[in-house]
Amino acid sequence: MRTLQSTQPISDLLRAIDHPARLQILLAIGEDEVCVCHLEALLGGRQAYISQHLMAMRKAGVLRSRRHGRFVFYRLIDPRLLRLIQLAAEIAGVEQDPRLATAPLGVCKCPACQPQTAPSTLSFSVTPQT
Amino acid sequence: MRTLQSTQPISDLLRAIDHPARLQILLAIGEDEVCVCHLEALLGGRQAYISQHLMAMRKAGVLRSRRHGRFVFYRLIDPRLLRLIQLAAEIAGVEQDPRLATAPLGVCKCPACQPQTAPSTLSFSVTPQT
DNA sequence: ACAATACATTCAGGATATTGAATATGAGGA
DNA sequence: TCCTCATATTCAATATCCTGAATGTATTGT
Repeated sequence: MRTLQSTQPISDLLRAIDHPARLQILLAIGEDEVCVCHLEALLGGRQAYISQHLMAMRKAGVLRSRRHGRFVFYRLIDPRLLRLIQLAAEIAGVEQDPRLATAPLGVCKCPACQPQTAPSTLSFSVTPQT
Repeated sequence: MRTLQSTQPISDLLRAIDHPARLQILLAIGEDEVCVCHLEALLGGRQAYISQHLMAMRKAGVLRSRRHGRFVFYRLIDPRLLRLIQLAAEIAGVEQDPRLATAPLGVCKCPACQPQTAPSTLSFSVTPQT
């Protein structure tokens, strides 16, 4: 099959996220930076299962992770992915707002979830990068 | 894994199109209605191979087909798919214009490709549907 | 140092997807 | 009707992905 243009990178990107669990994870992360315990509490999956999907998306260049003490926080490398998922949802006829899936604070015990540590937004006080 | 919202239809849509050959096909079709011989001539794959991908995307509700004589023409059910692919290309760092992949006329012998039958646009004269 | 917590990794099986080969179908022309 | 062209479908082998189980690693608290 002749290659008219490189659809391979597009395919790689879509394949990295086209799993239902991965879409859930991406929507749960949203524009924020959330820890794995959040995703566990929110999605209810086993830890290793979520971690495997996180690892796959990290390797694919979709997510990046940052360690803060015992917790590891994930965020989207390119938040336009949310627009892509939203558009795919519209085309697929899913009318729900993807942001319904974002994690509320307080579902786990990480510093970002403690109300006194997280005033109003997710700009919780993190120690400066070492 | 708890299901916060139905990511399954989104996953189904993405999986139907996330193959490199299928992306090529979708980009080659574009906003037009093209016959299989076009895709064969343009992509250079074996006929059965292309037909299999067409069939898969038809079953997934991505493409619809229309027979005209000996030729079968395909078009996208939802042209927003092109926007989705374009967005995915941008996120993946592919800068090419997807429309570069659209089929020029004259690559095959279908009525849509004959200049005298196809004046300027793709609105070639088709016999009214029976 | 030891235990506990939070997360990562490896491995293996089963499930699913890809793709070539062969063949079938449907339409038009001689 | 028979042949050819254009496309569809089935089948099987291979490859890839998914997912659970088990275990490993990094960090904090005592």
